[in-house]
Amino acid sequence: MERLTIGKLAKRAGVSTDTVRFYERCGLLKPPERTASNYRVYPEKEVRRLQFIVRAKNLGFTLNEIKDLLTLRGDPNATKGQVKALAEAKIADLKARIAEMQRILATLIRITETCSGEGPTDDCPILAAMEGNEKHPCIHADAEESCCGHHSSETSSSGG
Amino acid sequence: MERLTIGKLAKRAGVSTDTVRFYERCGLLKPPERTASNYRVYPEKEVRRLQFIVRAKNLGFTLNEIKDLLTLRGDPNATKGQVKALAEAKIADLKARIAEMQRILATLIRITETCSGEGPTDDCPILAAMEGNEKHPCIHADAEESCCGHHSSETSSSGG
DNA sequence: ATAGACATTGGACCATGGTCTAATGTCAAG
DNA sequence: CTTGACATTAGACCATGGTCCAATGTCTAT
Repeated sequence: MERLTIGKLAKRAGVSTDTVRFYERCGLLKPPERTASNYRVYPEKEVRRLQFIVRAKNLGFTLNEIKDLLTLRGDPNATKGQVKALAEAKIADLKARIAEMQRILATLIRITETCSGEGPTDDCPILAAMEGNEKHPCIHADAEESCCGHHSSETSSSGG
Repeated sequence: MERLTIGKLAKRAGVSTDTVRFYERCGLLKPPERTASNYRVYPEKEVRRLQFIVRAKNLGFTLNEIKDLLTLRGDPNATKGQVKALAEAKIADLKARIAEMQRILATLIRITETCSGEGPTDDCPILAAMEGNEKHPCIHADAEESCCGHHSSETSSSGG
């Protein structure tokens, strides 16, 4: 089995050596064997593990969540149901965050559209909206609770 | 003109006194006058400024962006065009982030749907996708550049 | 042997937006 | 005068995901 230095491993997965060491500190990569001169040596298969981490990250998982995925990945008693549950939780999380951002975006667009963009700021409707002179309360802090009713209802998980 | 202690000011805007001091350190709130005993005293109008900050934050602006907004708000020579430009930049920012999250969500849903959720993880398609055994390359790092072509490239829907 | 590329460590630092603590001082009520 | 609620400060700490640095050691090629 071919063995890799940290630099080779990092390059294969498209990350920096600092990141590899960081992932090791975080417990995402197990401390590898060392040469007599204390260099880390990785088996070829660690490339796949590191790629797994990179791709899970690209799918929106946090490093902590990836740690859980890696556990399931390495556990022969783990079930697809457990993996799917994590994926579905992340899907719900993404949906909720998208919905929230869409709500914010819609409010901001609505406010911005009312601004002519010409003249001094003393009667700027955008600034006025932020100061609380606005008709629609979506801008206020409690908007997450109940406001205008135009954010999709079913996504209620406030994951994190 | 009524004058407020930091506690009263904070309460009016629904933030903590720590947050008020933090905003002062960040330059969002100007250092206020002090009493003989070194207590901060705020004029009533600072409530509006603090509310402005809170509401701009609720609209997705960062503290640095809010600093710019506050500058325009206080500058008699500033124009609505400048304010609108900041708002439109934030709108573009939100749209881009939403589109990116939607792309990730779509990929994750597609992958997750292929998983039966039953049995051991050794042939789990979700894990396989993260390890790179996937047909669709959207999961990979360079997916932002060009991939599959199934994310609405520039006109990201803001309706949900 | 020596240069240059690679490796090691611990720790500082970046941005974001705060939160919390400790030690101390002040103010109003009883 | 004491108690309790409020205020002050500097600085540590939280989570997230790294990045950079210095001082030092090792490996490889010439």
